[in-house]
Amino acid sequence: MNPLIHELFQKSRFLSQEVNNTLKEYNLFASQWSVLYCIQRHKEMTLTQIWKYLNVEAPTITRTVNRLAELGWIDICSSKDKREKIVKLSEQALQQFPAIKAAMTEFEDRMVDSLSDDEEAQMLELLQKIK
Amino acid sequence: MNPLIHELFQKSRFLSQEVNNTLKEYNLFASQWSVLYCIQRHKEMTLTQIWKYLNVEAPTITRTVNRLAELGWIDICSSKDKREKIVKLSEQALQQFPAIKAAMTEFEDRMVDSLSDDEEAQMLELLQKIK
DNA sequence: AGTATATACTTAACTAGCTAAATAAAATTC
DNA sequence: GAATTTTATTTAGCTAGTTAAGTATATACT
Repeated sequence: MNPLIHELFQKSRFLSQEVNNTLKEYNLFASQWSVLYCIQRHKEMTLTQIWKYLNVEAPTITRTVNRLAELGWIDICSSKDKREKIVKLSEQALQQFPAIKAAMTEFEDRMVDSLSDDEEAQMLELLQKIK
Repeated sequence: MNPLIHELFQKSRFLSQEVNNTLKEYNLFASQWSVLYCIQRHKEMTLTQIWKYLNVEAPTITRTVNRLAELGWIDICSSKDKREKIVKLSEQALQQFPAIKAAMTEFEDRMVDSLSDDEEAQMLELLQKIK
C-alpha cells in the first residue's frame, strides 16, 4: 500500500476515534454531531440537503436523522411537498449546542496544534489535489 | 468542523470507494485486500499479528479473516499454542495475487499522480505530525 | 387528463470500524 | 501444583459508510 494513502487512512481512523472520545460525554457520535452541526448552521434542512451537504449517500442520513430524533436531538416536521421531511434542532439540542461546539472547537484546535498555520494551509491544499 | 479535518475525512472516504472500485473485478473489498496483502508479505501470520500490524482491533480481523476463509482466499491452520490461529494465502489467492497487486499499484500511482514526489513526501510528513 | 419521468425518502443487506464482555489456553506466581 | 493473571480469539451490539431496489409524491409531456 502506498505509504501516503495508508497514512491518510490511519489518521482518518485515529481522528474519528478522537472525535468520538470528545463527544462521549455528550452521548453523541461523530456523524451524529456532523448532522446536528449542519442543521444548526442552516436553521432547518431537508434530508436531501443534508446528505448533499455532507457528501454522503441518502440512506446514511435517513438512519442518523432517525436516531437523532429518537434521542431527542432533533424534530422532524413535514413539508408542503409531502415527499420531503424538514428537520430542525430540538429545544434540548439548542440549549446544549454551544457547550458541545466549544468542546469540539477546543479539540480541533488541539488536533492541528502540531501544525503551523502555514503547514495547515499547505496540507489542505495538498489534500484537495487528490481526486 | 475544521476544514483540514473535514477534508481529510472526505478524501479518506473517497479513496476507500476508489479502492473498492478497483478491487471490484476481483470480488474483494479494501479491508479484505489489506489483510491478504499483509499475510502475503509475512507468508503466514496469527490474527494478533495481523491486527497489530494493521492497527485495528481484534474483532475486526476475526470477522474479515473468517470471511476471507469462507471465500477461499486464505487457509486457517492451528498452531502449537492452541489459543492462536495461523493464517496463510490459499493456492487460489497465491495465483491471483500478482494481478491484483499490479492493479492496486497502478491505481495508487494514479491517485497520487496529481502530486509531485516532493509534495507526496511533504504530505506524508505533515500527516505524521498529527497525533 | 393520463402517462411517464424525476425526486425524496426508505428498506435491506453488505463491509468495516469500534467497545465490552466471554471463553479457552498459556504463563506466572505463591 | 493450584490459583491468578495474561494472552488469543470470539461474540454481541453499536455507529457509519456503501449499493440496489422499493414506495410515494411531484413534475413534465403529449
